[in-house]
Amino acid sequence: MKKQIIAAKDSQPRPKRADAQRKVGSLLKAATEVFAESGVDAPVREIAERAGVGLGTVYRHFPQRSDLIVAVFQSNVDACADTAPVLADKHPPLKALSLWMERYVDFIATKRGLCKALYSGDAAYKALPEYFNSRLRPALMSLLDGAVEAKAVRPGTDPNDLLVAVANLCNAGYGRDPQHARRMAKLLVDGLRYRAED
Amino acid sequence: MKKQIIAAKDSQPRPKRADAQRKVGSLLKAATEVFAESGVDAPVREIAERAGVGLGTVYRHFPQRSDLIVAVFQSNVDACADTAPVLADKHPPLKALSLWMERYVDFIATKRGLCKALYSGDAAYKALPEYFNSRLRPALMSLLDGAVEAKAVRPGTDPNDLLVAVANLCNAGYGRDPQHARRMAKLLVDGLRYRAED
DNA sequence: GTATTAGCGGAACGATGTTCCGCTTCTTCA
DNA sequence: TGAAGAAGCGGAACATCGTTCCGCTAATAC
Repeated sequence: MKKQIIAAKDSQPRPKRADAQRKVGSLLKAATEVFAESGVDAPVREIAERAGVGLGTVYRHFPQRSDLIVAVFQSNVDACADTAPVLADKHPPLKALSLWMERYVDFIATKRGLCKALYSGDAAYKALPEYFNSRLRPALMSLLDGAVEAKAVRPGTDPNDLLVAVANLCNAGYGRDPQHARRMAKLLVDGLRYRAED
Repeated sequence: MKKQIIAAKDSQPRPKRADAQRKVGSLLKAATEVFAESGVDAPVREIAERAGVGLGTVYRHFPQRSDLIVAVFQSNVDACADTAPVLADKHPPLKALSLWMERYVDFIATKRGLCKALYSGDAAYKALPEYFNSRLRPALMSLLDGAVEAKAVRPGTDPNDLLVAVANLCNAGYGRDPQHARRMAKLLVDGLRYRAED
């Protein structure tokens, strides 16, 4: 017991129970879907129901509504960023870059309602843009580097420029053709191929 | 009666009852104060209470919460714009311009929470920026023209530039020194005096 | 002065975020 | 394996909003 007390000082709080981890998983999944369909203003109850979980469970894991939003955003950013190395392994550099851009477009498409929250000035969301950059920038950077090295794409492109540009493309045309952003993103990548050999 | 029917076709619905006009007045005043203190998310009940008015009365005059917000914004813009000719009458051109900028800074200061609403994409607020420009631009323009004519200020300044610049100054430093924006605005006006004679 | 009705106040409704607590079920340890 | 012990669960209950409704009040017209 003394051991426990001493150990407790710097040990993690304790691993979560297995079922709890599962519930958090379904919550994030359900919330991602609901936010994509109805925006971030969707009621917590709807998310709980879709996840097959009680309201109390939601608030146990995410004490505030905004905590859930933040967690969903981060987990989606992670999922998108983690795709990069996988694609890089399975495809030649240019193809990998192109496929990842599609993946990124899809990610942005599910985040429509979020800009509102981001611009709300709410302190809960202060860290999100930074997180977005810290994860997605390196992911895209590595794909760009690979493609440049393979002489498939011109050098000197700032990954942030691309990320921002595509995000703007997605948000510009509102209720329009959902394929529009995909085509425009592809056009950007094609643009990168110009003067690839210089 | 025939007369009435014919007249009804193009006559106004009918003048509002005197007490109703009074209530609308106190509602706008109360809402202006509450919005300035607590932001546009303040509950309708709080505004009704401060105005000494029932909830039903609020909704009779402003069927939706957003209607009240729009009305407050417009009436405040009007009040600010209407100050310009008054100041121009009572003071020399440069002094009038300077005083009006102070007035404008105070107006912006009470509108903190509103940017959130403006950027929310809610259709109810679509017309507000246009209204802002249509009233404030000419007001400032006339003051600028007066000062230019008196050789107190350099010519060629776009009133919109000034309006936007000051608005940004006010919103930049958040919980900071409330006098900061005033000082910066004064600095801008002083800047206008440079090369006034050219 | 009386009739008409615009306008008033606030109770009531429905939706939503959040809290609370008795019950369930996972984990641990003998 | 089985029985504490506690982490975790579910959903009723509460508080707060926006909004609706309706019986009553009082301003207006004649």
